[in-house]
Amino acid sequence: MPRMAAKDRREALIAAAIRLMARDGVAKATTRAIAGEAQMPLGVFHYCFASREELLQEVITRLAAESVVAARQAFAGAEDPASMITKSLQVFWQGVELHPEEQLVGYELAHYALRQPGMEPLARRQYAEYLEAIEELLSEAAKRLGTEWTAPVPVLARYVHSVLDGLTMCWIVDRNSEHSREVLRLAGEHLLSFIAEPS
Amino acid sequence: MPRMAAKDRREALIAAAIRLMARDGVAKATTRAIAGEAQMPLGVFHYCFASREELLQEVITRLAAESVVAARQAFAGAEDPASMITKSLQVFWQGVELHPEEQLVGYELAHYALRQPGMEPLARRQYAEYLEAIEELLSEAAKRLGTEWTAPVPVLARYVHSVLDGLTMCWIVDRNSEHSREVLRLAGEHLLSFIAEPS
DNA sequence: GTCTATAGGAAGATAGAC
DNA sequence: GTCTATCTTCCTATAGAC
Repeated sequence: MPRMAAKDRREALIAAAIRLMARDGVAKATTRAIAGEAQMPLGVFHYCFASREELLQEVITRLAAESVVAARQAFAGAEDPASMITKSLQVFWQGVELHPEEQLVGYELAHYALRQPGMEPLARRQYAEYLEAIEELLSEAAKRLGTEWTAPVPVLARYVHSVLDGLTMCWIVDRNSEHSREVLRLAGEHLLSFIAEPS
Repeated sequence: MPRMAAKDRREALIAAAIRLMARDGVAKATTRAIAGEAQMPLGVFHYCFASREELLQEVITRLAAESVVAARQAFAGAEDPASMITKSLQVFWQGVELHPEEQLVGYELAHYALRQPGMEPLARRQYAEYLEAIEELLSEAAKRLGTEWTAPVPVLARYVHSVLDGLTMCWIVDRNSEHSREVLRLAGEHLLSFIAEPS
């Protein structure tokens, strides 16, 4: 008599893995540790997942999707179209300062995927999704403002993503919120300067 | 009769470790693999280093120092003070596209240090050195131009560092050189806009 | 499906002959 | 100092009883 359906076990293991990786890092998330975190016997792991790598792939996909959803929500929440950009950046940054471990896990998983033969496509997709989400948000913003961007949207999206990604990592290391927020403000204003006057 | 002084062994092992990590990643750089790469018996490792961690600490310090030196050289090489910034960014980027593995190792080591209890200070120092180097370069640039920055130098340095760091990681994943160079150009121009008119 | 027990290997580090 | 052989621990994955 199963206490839990196999499908639910999978979910529980994924959740446990994410929790564990956020706390101790991807390297420490062994099959044993994950099963332990989910309070299941080790043997369970391998009839829910074919291998540790399969679980990690699932985690990468989940986390990337979550991040994209969070970004869209932050964006949709803004009323005043003029401050849409600024507000989204602030909401994103609040998330970073509140849950830096999750961001760190994202980096670790990307590197893991890049180093694992055959898993590079997953890392590529992870980044492609982020970039695409930002592109959509930028296009949406221009549309709502009834204007256009004066630089190619894919380039602007890459710019935004790079600043946020680099700034996040920098803050995770030195926790300098004051300077980080200044950079965020500065980059936000720069981005706004690429909005053409409404025709 | 030693074929090599212990001090030289240390250097050889460090070099082998860096080579190996660039090729296969930090996780694959086990004591066995490093000794093998240096064509030494495993036993050698532990009378050159007290532990694997001690070697990694040494590697982190070396790589950070190298990066800073490279940045200064790129900067010093420019003649025309007006294009100093732009040129430095380009030189940096050439390095990234030529040796992306080294950059990736830098990220991996930073994350390793952050996750290893007691090693966070090393990661902090690594980032602090980068930031400080950029601050010095910015100050030097303003001095040569006979002008000032219209924003705090530490903030500008963090901005530059973040863009470069984030953009590098993004390029390592998707190898989109065209868009990356556009972002670099765009960020460079933005940076130049913070130069006050010479008094 | 479920869990215990274990296979089989690789990791960091050390003991001890030379 | 030098190197071989080995200790101990921890890993992923599986075999096999229930």
